[in-house]
Amino acid sequence: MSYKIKSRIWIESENHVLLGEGRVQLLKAIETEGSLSKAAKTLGLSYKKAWSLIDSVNKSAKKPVTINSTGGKGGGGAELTDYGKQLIAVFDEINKNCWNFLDEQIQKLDEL
Amino acid sequence: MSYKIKSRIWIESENHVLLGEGRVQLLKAIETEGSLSKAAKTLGLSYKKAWSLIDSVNKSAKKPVTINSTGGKGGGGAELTDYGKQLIAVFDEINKNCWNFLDEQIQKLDEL
DNA sequence: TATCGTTATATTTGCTAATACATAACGATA
DNA sequence: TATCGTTATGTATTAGCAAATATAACGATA
Repeated sequence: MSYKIKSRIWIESENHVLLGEGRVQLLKAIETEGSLSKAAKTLGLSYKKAWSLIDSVNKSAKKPVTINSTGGKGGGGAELTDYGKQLIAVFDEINKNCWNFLDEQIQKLDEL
Repeated sequence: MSYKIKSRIWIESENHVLLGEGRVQLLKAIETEGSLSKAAKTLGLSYKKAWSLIDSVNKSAKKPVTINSTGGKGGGGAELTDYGKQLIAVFDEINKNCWNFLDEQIQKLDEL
């Protein structure tokens, strides 16, 4: 029975959220599913919610994070750009480092 | 025009939030104001909201964080325990360290 | 040109959380 | 025992967000 330290990090651009845990999760699902609607379904969130998140990401980022195509065979789909994949990788790395850092700090709480 | 990394940390006890930024702010206001109602007023939040936050803190913590007294001269009031003050100090220190840590990580974003 | 599953978007509905409001209890002091 | 400003608690209202629903546009393919 001891205290735990939790944390959340996110990336902002122009005072708007660019990437957080939820958006990263959604982007990863797009990468594996190949479409926004399927990604939304696997994560259990509405298509509209998923779309607005991705729209926000692409509008905030310096370069496009996904390429969304409409029509054509299969009806269209969505895929990550190389830039998007790099962003996710950096986010994951920083997040992991942050957790490790906080794990080292927790002893200060146990001493109380 | 560059990305920024933001973070939030909080302390949990038994899977419930014990301390976060908002609660720390409220506790600090209680320390300076001497009462929960005045603290709520200065922070612009309803008394009920403030009360439920403090109630939650005291129920989650290993030891009492505030002493609330009712009646008497002045009608009563609230003050921090020594334990509460220590808790706040540790939270602030860890939070500051976390920010410094993330500042060092941000270069990874600038390289994209 | 008809079909298909997708992206894109507007509108409405419903639910949860925050707020506002009201009131009781408290106890030192005069 | 009347007063006061506080803590403590319940109830009702409001508001903001999430979900559901509906529909248009798209373009390769058959």
